[in-house]
Amino acid sequence: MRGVAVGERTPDAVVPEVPLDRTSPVPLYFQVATRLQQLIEDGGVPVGSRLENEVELAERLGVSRPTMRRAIQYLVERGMLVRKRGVGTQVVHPKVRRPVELSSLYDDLAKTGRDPRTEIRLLEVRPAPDHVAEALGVAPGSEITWFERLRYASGEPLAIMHNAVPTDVLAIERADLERRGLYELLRAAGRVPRMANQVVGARTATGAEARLLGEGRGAPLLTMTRTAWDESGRAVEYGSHLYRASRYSFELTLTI
Amino acid sequence: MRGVAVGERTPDAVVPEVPLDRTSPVPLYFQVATRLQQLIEDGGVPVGSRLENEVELAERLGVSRPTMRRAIQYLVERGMLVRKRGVGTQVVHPKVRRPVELSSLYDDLAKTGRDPRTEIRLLEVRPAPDHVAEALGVAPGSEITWFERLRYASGEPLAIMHNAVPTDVLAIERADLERRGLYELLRAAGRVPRMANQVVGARTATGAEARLLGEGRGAPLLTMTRTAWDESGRAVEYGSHLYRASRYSFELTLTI
DNA sequence: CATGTGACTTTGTCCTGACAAAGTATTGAC
DNA sequence: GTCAATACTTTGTCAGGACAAAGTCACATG
Repeated sequence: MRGVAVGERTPDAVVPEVPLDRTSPVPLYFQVATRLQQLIEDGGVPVGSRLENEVELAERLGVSRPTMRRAIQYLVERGMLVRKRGVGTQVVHPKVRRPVELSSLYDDLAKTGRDPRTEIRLLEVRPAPDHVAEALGVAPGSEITWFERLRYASGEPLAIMHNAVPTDVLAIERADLERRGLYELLRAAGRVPRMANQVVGARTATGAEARLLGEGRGAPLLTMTRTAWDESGRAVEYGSHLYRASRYSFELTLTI
Repeated sequence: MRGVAVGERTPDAVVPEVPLDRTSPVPLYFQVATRLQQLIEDGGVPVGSRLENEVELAERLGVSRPTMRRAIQYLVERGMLVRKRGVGTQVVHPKVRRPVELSSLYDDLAKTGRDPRTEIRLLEVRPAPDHVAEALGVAPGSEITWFERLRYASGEPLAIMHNAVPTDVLAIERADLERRGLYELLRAAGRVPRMANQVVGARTATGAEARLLGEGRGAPLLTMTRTAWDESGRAVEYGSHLYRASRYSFELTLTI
């Protein structure tokens, strides 16, 4: 027979105590959140189960209620937990559903082991054309680096990419661009893209485009134009890209 | 000559006092955030300006520092403000860049005054095909409502839409679907979509599709398949849609 | 048996107070 | 003048307490 504490609903899952390091520079709420996330991903706290109430949880883990709330909130925002007033906190997903990654094609391909390769067909410093200047929010005629790349994956052509980067944001070197993706270069320079506006459409390929991509004339292409900003709100990149629809599609997870 | 208070950096923008209603059910932090957002959008607090420090701001608006912080944090998450420890809080965007709206095509068209109309070409209750069951995360053969719609905007055909909704999530009536968008129906039933996974691609139209959409054979089409979940993590909708690329593109704003 | 009323649980909001960490500006030594 | 040490400003983290609001459940009442 198992004793049941009076005056409290029994939770489905008990979170084991968490070793906290108060001397660490990592904030307490983050230590708690990370540990909780691990437990959920490893199945220690099963999907669908209800957690203890936050007051008790805070007490047992040895943190204040605001800190415990902040840790839980963090996982709620990432889609792992759901809370309801008067009810409790429940696990709804074993894994984090990321809102959308702001990553470059190169990173994505490299991560999935598809051996990205880049052919730089053009690279020049020039005044920004009007539509580019407008997209970047800079004065017309401002100096930008303009380049065109042909991106291969697994040895096959995949995309034609046109980009503009303001010269005062980053000086682009041909050699760097051949080895690494644009976003990696931006990140390395401390101009981390944080926000982006994308328009995704489709059209059929012209003869020249089809030839470059190894498709037939009139083949369907995915088009994507994007402006990206860093955390201080400064535009760091404008891109206008063409993808072979037969070999590429965009996947995105989004939350309200 | 203008006096400068000693012991504090002068801000670029002064937030006027905000009328607060402490009897309202609307939380204080939200009242403050909403008002601040208005001020930024209307230009009362210019883009690029630095706000007063949060301690002073809280004092002057008559709320506690945590409440003020929460209001500011809300706008930081929406991409309007940027904060740096030791520096301050700065306005970076005049308008809210919503992460991405989780709205239906119908809502979007109605909002922009493009007179959406829907022709229901099929509606039946049937067991879920395997790929649909998998996308929804339900048992194969579970009962769903399956329907095909042709969507018009401004009198022109725009999209062919196929959808599946589990019958225990919502009973779909033909009449409702003709007058209102699917997402509006879901919301009205309390099954608010909160998270979605979308895959966007492109292909050329078959003869039948081209005929329905008023395009030529081989015209480029945007394809989109989506699964949407409500806040409790339950799948509420699966959709597989075809858009005329000549008349439609996806725009999305995303943050890391 | 249905039903609504009230006790109770649980999360949401709000407050005060304190110290730490990161940046900026000033000052002083060389 | 240059550079390092120092003072100061500003946001970040953490604690503890109090009350409100929403949901659940048992129980009394019709």
